[in-house]
Formats: sequence, structure tokens, C-alpha cells
Amino acid sequence: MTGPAPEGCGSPQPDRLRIRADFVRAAKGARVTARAFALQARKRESDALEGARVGFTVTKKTGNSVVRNRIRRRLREAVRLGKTLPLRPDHDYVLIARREALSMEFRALSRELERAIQKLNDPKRAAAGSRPARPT
RNA sequence: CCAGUCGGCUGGACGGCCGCUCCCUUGCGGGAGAGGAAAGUCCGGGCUCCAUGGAGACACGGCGCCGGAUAACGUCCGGCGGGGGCGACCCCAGGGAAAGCGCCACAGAAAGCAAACCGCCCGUCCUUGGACGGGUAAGGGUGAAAGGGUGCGGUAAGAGCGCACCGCGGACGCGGUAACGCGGACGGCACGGCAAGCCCCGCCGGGAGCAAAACCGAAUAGGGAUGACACGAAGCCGCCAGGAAACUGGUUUGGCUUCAGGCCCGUCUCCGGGUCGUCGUCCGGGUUGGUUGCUUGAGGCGUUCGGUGACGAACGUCCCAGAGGAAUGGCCGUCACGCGCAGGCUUUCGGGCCUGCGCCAUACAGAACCCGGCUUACAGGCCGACUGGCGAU
Repeated sequence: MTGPAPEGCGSPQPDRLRIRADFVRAAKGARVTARAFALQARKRESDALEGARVGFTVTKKTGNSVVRNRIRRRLREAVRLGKTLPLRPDHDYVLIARREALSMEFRALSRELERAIQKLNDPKRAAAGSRPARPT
């Protein structure tokens, strides 16, 4: 049971997703692709937590460990700095990196992330059975 | 100055805003935070668990000139031998071929035990061609390799048959801890090569790894105790079912093996240990997850001493990442360096300098229990020692 949503919509920093089972579950949710990444999102059932959670996946295909680390850090920073991102507090998000996330300009990366989340929030796309409307 | 050999170091700096992990603190706040290879996971150890009861033999694997260093090594240091380079220096699968087996392709008459294809010489026959018998191994030819080489003597032709020098073997002597080096009586020459084919000799070695291992602990299966029942049982394969997996259950649906014992602990011997039916009840179990292991160590730095050196000793001083879908960063500014383009100046034609603009995780690359090595990757920069040229004094 979630408490009252924090006032002012200044969303708190999302938690990291760390457990394999969470990643597997999120993979069954809705999916949107961009040039630098693919984004998956799924509403959590039986929710004892509050606040959105975000995980990152960088596969070995994208490069060696130096490249993978850098990509993950850039994506993480884009999430952290994007305070106005319309993340839903009862959802889990997973960002799957692509190679372009390494060389793309950071501002463009942030824009892509915002657009991808908006797309997921669009009620027409919300096929996963989550009620889209959120007050404020 | 040019060319080269060897060794070592470095591999962005400063600042601003916003963050991450760990530690200290009641709190404000403060401190620390990737590499020389963190890489490949190729060797050697520490540590953990299992096995280890013992002993020996066998098997298997690794190493292989000598001496030293080291916790240890396949690493390092100093020598020796062989090969390459004008030289500094570099390279080496470098024990044993009279313990034994095996192999030596092609070519060649012949490839390891002595033989003879073309030849050469002598004798006999005969139509000067040639045939047969014998001697011989200098010459030709083949080959990676053909029973020493060159010269003289010698001879029917020849041959270590004889001699000289060289090569080879070599009792013994001297030097060296040793590998080995120097000398060498004597031997008329025999003992070809391959051990990276098997092998022999010497030395070393139990297995698996932090996803080790310990603790806390949802569900499923297993486990222990006890009671009842049963006496052919056990193991392997296959099939079916459950589980995310590890694994578990069923099998009169089938096949195979073993025997009153079977199977496992590398094999064998003596010997030891573990394990092996169904159902009920009770105890209890430990996978996902969490905590520990987790960073003070063959530790770093400095000085002195010993040693040719690898390295060792003493003293002083410091605490230096601990993540776990994995922190150590993101963005921006200035500068240095580099690269590209354009323009200008200069040149001993290799290049050098200046200005402007652009690019720039600056190269290779990211700790994952910890050490010692090896190997591989690496833009650019710096330092030292030495060698060979050319020039100047």
C-alpha cells in the first residue's frame, strides 16, 4: 500500500533495479526503442514499495568493459539529471543500451529518454493493463 | 649529427557545477576511491572445502646444461656450450642414441650392414664390338646424410696399406664448487642422424576452486530417529513426471551389468571407510535472497650494510579501493601535448618554425579473494648506459 504521492511532482530519485528476477519481469512489459537504447516498462503488482525503479542492461555485444562501463554511466546520469522525467512511481523501467549511447551528444540522449518515457505513458500504447491516468 | 643495441620511467594538468561507493562523526561535516598491464587465465604459492586411515608399486602429468636467488616456479641472476651480427648485443625443446624397439620420404646400385650401378685393373674366350670370372672403391652419378679430409709414397688398379698435417675417439694430468675449458700417451678410424616416434634417467606433483567456504533463512525434493511391513537386491542407460536450477520421484513400458553381496574412494595388493527396500509419525533440512569471507600483506616508501647480481638483513615510517546487474562518474571552461586542413617563412630536401580553424573516453585498456611471475596490447613523451659511422677540436 503506497502512501500519498509526494506533493509537487518533484519525483524522488528512482531506485536501481538490481535483482535478476525484476529484469526478467520487466522484459514482459511494454517496449519502446530509440537510437541510443531500448526502454522497457512494467507496472509492479503487489506493490509494497513506492517510487519508480530503473535498471540498466549493457550486453557484451556493445563492446569491451571500458565501453560498457561508460555507456552505463552516461545512461545513469541521464536518468539522474532528468528530474522532470514523467516516470510513474509504480513502474519498473529497464534501459537496454545500444552502441550509439557512447558517442551521442549528452543533450540529445536526454531528449531521447524523455520522449521514450512519454511514449510509454501514452494511453494508446499502454497495453500492459496499467491504468494510465495519474493525478496532477 | 646519423644509424643502432640494451635498460628504466611516464602515459594528461588545473578549476567550476551536479552525483556514486566505503569509512569516521550525535550532527554540521570530513577522509579515501582503478592499471602498468587491472587483460589473457599460461605457470607458481597463500587461503577454503573434499579426499587423505596407512605403506609400497604401477599408471598419469609436468620440468630437464651448471651454480645460485626465492615461500615456490616453467620466473629471475651469474656462468658454460652452440648459432648469428663489424660491434653494442641477440637467439637456443641445450640430459641420455655402446639399455632396447622403431623410422630415415624422394632420388639412388646401396640408408646402417656392409655392399658395388657406371667405372678402373687383371685373367680367359673372341668377329678390335663384347661376354664371363676375379680384384678394387680413387673418379662419376643420387641424396639432408654414402664407412674421415688434403698431399706424398705405394700399387696391376686401388685402399689408413704406409707417412705428414688436419679432423675424430681418448686413458690420464692440470684449472674450475660445477657445467666445462686446456694439454694429451695411445688408437689407423671404429661408435651416421632422429629422443619434437616410443623410450631410459633424474627431480616435482592428491582434487576442486571465493560461483571456495561458513552463518541466517520462503516453497519443492532429499536427510535422521522410531514403529509396522517386506526379502532378491543394487547400479547404469532409456522413458515419464515435478522444479527457475541444483536435483528429486516413478518404471510389471523397455534394455544392460553384478552377485549374496553390489557400487564408490585413479589402478593393484593387505587393509579401512562410505552407501544401497516400502509406508506412517516426529525431528529437521538450506536453493533464490541476506550476512560473513573482504582486505595488514612473502605489504609500500626511505636510509644504511652484505652480495658481481637476482636478492637478503637491520632501522625508521605509512595504512593505500573494497563493488556485488558490479561504486571510482557526467557535463562545462582554461592550458599543455598530439593529429588533420589552410596560409606564410625557412631548408643541408629528411624536415623545422609561426598563425588560424577543427578534432581529441587523449594510446592500450576497468579491480572482482590475495600475492610472485610469464605472455599479449599500447598514441605520444622523457631519461640513462653502450656500439658503429661521419665531422670538429
